Amino acid sequence: MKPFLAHMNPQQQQAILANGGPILVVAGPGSGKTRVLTSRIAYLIAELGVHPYHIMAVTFTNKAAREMESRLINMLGKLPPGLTLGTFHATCARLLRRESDNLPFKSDFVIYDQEDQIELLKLAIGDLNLDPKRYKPTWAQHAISNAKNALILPDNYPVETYRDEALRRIYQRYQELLLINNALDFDDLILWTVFLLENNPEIRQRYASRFEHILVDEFQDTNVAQYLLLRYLASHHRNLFAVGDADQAIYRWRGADYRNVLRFQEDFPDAQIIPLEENYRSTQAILDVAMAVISHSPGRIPKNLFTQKGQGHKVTFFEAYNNHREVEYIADTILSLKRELGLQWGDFAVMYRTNAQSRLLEEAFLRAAIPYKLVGAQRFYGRREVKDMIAYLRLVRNPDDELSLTRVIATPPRGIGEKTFLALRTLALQKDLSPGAYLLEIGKNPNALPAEAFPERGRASLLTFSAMLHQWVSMGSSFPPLAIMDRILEDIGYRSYIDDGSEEGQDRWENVMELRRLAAEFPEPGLDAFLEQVALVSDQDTLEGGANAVTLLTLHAAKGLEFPVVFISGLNDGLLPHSRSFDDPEAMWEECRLLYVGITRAKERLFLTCSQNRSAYGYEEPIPPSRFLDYIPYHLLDEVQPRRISSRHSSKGYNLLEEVARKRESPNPPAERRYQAGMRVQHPIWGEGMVLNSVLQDGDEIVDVYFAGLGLKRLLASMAHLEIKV
DNA sequence: ATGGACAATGTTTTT
DNA sequence: CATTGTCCAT
Repeated sequence: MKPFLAHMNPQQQQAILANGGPILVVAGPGSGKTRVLTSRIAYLIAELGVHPYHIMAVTFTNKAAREMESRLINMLGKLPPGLTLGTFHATCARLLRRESDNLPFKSDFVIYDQEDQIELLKLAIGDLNLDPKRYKPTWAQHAISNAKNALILPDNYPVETYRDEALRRIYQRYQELLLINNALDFDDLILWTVFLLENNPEIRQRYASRFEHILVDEFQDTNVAQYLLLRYLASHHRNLFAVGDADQAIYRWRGADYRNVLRFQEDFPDAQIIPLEENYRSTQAILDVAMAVISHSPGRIPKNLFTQKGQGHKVTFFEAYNNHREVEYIADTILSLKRELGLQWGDFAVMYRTNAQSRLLEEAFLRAAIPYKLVGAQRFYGRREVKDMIAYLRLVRNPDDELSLTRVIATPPRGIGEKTFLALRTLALQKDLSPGAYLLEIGKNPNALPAEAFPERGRASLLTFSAMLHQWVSMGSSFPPLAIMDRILEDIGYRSYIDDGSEEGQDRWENVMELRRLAAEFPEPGLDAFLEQVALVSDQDTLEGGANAVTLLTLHAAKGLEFPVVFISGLNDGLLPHSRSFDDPEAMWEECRLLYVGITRAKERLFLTCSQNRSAYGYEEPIPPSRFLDYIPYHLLDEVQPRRISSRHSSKGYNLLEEVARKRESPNPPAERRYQAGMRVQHPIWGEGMVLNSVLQDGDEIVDVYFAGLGLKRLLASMAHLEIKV
């Protein structure tokens, strides 16, 4: 047997060996999709003799890309030279730099992250004399990002209200500012690539014929722009191999559109669909709970997940009096499980909906002396001191970057305030220069600064700064990033600026040193590679496994990971589902999928916890249990403390516990159908529908209901809270 | 130009 | 409650 087929089940083999053409691999959680993806690449290269140059594999995270890299090295002995393997954004950035002759920006553009975007938007809003309180930069950022993900430019931004028009102008001005700064934001990387391919048939043809095989990971997370990008790239050979799972689509709010899975099937009617249904991760008990939760999600393709790991331990449910008791329970349980089962700290993970929930857990863990690591809460690259240093390096690389310039000038304060800077800016614009370019000019030749234009103090500050800037820039292309960084650190006395002796100050300096270590990994002269890396790498990628500590992380951050023991905390209405999604059914189902993702991270043991009261913002308030708990049949759970009957359910005249109690008394309730074809029924979420069919099974009734606009749903009568309409 | 006092606000965040 | 941003006085 070929090495890349060893230990593969028939479905996996089918996917790996599939002939060309469009292929959609529907990969359930824990079904070995990364193995399939990498094995297929190995197969294409080693068996079919496809040159790696003709293969492109795209992922969403650097971590996923690196994971594939190392597996390929394992299988093939080395990374195939010429292979295109990377994130959407990194791949597009590379392509855009190569093709910048056909684009309105220079090949050495900088990449703005979300924080930079907000800063730039503040400028744009200011330029238009709009009230930043009415037009919040964060709002605008969201709207513009959505527009870009849907390939909408300012010119065709839909305007229905005055507000839309204002937003459209902000968007327009924002794009202008980006070009002036020779910068692209994250969304631009995809957007411009799509436009490049769309508008230049000959470039499109070049890439489309180059990439004989295109493989995509986490296909359900693609947005419209990314989907079109793939379609263009695959337009010649049509060998698009997409792996995804709509049940794990949790990034809708970021523009991801799992309906791309449907579009794919429309655009490629001959697409082969290969399901991967064997789960290698979780016990049956965990899988049962996962299936119970996700089966309520409307419009999904039913999957038949199974595992050979055996039944395993029942999923534990604990309802605490309040969230303090809840975290104590989690800490206590971790301690006793570790002792009883001989587990490592690293075997445990605690998940929650919002980062704010981690604080109480941290406190409880500190008290219990449990070592923990927090994923992603305060981003390394988002740290002020790190962003400061990156601004310096970016400025050296691209002096036109005014955003970085203003940041650099203000940190540390060097006597150049708003007034002085504005005067400088005006002078620069008169000379048709960016302020940064003008400062460089002055650095070379101090006489370029008109003596009469500034008061003595401001003038002196400007001269000092421009001289430093000039020095740094002249180092730019001939020294490695580390040398430039050290020089800057020394010139500006950065350590004494941020390290005030406090613990926080020391932390900050530590972070600067960490960045310095990263810079040291780029020994070549030129900042380009380092800055690109820094711009397109996130902290999720820096999450090192192995560290012997309990992992605390949001449900979002948990995707793609697995742990022997998982706690999902805060299963309360308002947290999960989050209150912000109450009025939007789509968002609501995304919350449900989020829970599903969390559940399916667990290998051996799963604990679901909630609390009856929650203190937040200073006050303790009652908080209802998550409505998703109703989706889990009682017999699948092991309750540590009997759950109190919540008024929410009984008020509806229907109660899960009563139902369960009734079932317990008579394991086989009267075999009688309540629903019949033709009946109209009311569902709490989907509204009114018509019963098409109903059958009895295991003492429960399985009802097929057609809902207008949603289609046919298969429901469990005991779970669905259906009301018969007369 | 800079720091201190007050008000506003409160999801998730692959790149 | 705790963090973040804005305004104002020095």
